[in-house]
Amino acid sequence: MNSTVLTKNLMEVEPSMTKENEVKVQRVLVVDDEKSISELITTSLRFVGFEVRTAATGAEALRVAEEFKPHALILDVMLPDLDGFEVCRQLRAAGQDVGVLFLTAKDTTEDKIKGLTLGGDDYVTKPFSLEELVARLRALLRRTGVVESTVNEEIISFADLELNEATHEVRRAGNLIDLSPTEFILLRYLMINADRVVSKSQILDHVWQYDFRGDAGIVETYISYLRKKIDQTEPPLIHTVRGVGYRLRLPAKS
Amino acid sequence: MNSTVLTKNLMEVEPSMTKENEVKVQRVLVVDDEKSISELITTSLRFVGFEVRTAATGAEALRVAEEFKPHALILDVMLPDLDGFEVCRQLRAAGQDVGVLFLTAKDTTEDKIKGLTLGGDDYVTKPFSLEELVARLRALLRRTGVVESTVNEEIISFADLELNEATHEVRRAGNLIDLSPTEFILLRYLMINADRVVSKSQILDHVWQYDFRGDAGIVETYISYLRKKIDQTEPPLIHTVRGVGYRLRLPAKS
DNA sequence: GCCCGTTCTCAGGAAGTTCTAAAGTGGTCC
DNA sequence: GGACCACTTTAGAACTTCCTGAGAACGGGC
Repeated sequence: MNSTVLTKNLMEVEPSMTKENEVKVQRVLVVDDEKSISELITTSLRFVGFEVRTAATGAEALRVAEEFKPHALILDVMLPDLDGFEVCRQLRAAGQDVGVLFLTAKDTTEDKIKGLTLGGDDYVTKPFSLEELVARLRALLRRTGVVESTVNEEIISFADLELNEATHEVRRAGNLIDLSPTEFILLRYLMINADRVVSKSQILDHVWQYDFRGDAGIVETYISYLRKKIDQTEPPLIHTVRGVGYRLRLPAKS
Repeated sequence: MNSTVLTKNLMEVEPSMTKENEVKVQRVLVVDDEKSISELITTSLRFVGFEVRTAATGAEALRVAEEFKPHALILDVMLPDLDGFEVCRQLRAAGQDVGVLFLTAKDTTEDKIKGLTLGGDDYVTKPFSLEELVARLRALLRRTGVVESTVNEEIISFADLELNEATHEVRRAGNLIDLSPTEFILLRYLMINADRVVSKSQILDHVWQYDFRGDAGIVETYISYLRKKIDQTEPPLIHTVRGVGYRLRLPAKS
């Protein structure tokens, strides 16, 4: 995986309703010993408006958490010293009221992972896509209610398009539209970035899992799928910006 | 009951009307010497809106109870010092009007428990599922009438489905349906989360006992059982959201 | 101890999804 | 106007996810 390229692309984008309605900045502590992963996450989260610190070990995580007082942790289960669960336990024992999003390898059978969706915590398996990670993180913060802000809505809408995270329903002009998981994440990404151009590589970096090894042609294919499903109704909302990327927008108001 | 799409809170989880209509927060004291168990219960109960304290011994329980004045106790029968029944007796003697939900190993002699659970108390055997525990706790609070609130309904309904917690009866379009215990808990979980997508791992975490070691495939099997029993009648209510989970919903409302 | 309902595993097949590759379309620039 | 290039669309192979039936394992009640 090429984290330099990824990072560069990440920097260029994401609307991140940061400036306008930043009532409270949400603090997130990212704990992972793989540097490329923690950098990937960090850049991405910073960009969408979180305040981020990192730690590479369990001990460091505890130290940083105490002083940083994060609203949420993104915590790899496999750490060189303590494991993620232990870190979590000690934090809670220390009275830190914090939501935790665990990162875990796909084939981990850890029974401890079961039971995680109980306390409002959640987990994401590696490899993940950034959109997935951020969506889960937001859902977690919404749930644990640490910060309520206008940013965290369950329904995203643009023009007569509506995307509901809780029910996974998508509607165009009121009509239900059935999307596959990837189509759903792609559409959400476009909607979050409504009105700005996003390049194919940005889309690839956010919507696809970070270990995807194919080329950006796949994005074209999925854009085509999406258009067939949501852009049959006039006016079309997905627009190609030749040589640059794609943009969700209403017909040119002149 | 469509409190769903509009409640922009709490994704993926128990409705647990905490913030808005918190008339009274119900206080629960959890007494168990196994730390993992008491943590499991604590996070879970806090999450659905209870105020929770813990104690690891009978003596500590008595001390905390006096000051905390809980509405209910969740009390392990096996404690290092006094046993659960003794704790209960002393509390009552001290005039504390409190409902008790005993936790007990499966093989504990039943008669002993039965004799002691007369006053509206109840017991749950270890291992339990969290849905089971919470449901019993709510029923107990309802019965002992310590807190009256709109939260504790005895009948949950969705569309022409009706589930009665008190009688354990389930009806679809008025027809009585016979469900096994697991099917019942699963259906209740789906109904509580009506209209939102719940993932298989969430279902597993909530509906199955905490020591279940199999994989999420079992959920598919039970969904299949449920469909056979309740979804023969048109229209189907249980819907699969491929790659995400399941959702209870009425046919496409536009 | 035997029966029965219940729980759980597993495996085959159906259905849906992802991705590649290649042919088709249309814009742009000389 | 023709060549090139970026994008669009389609087809289908490989894969994943889900559904369901069969049966083993378990446990409580008689």
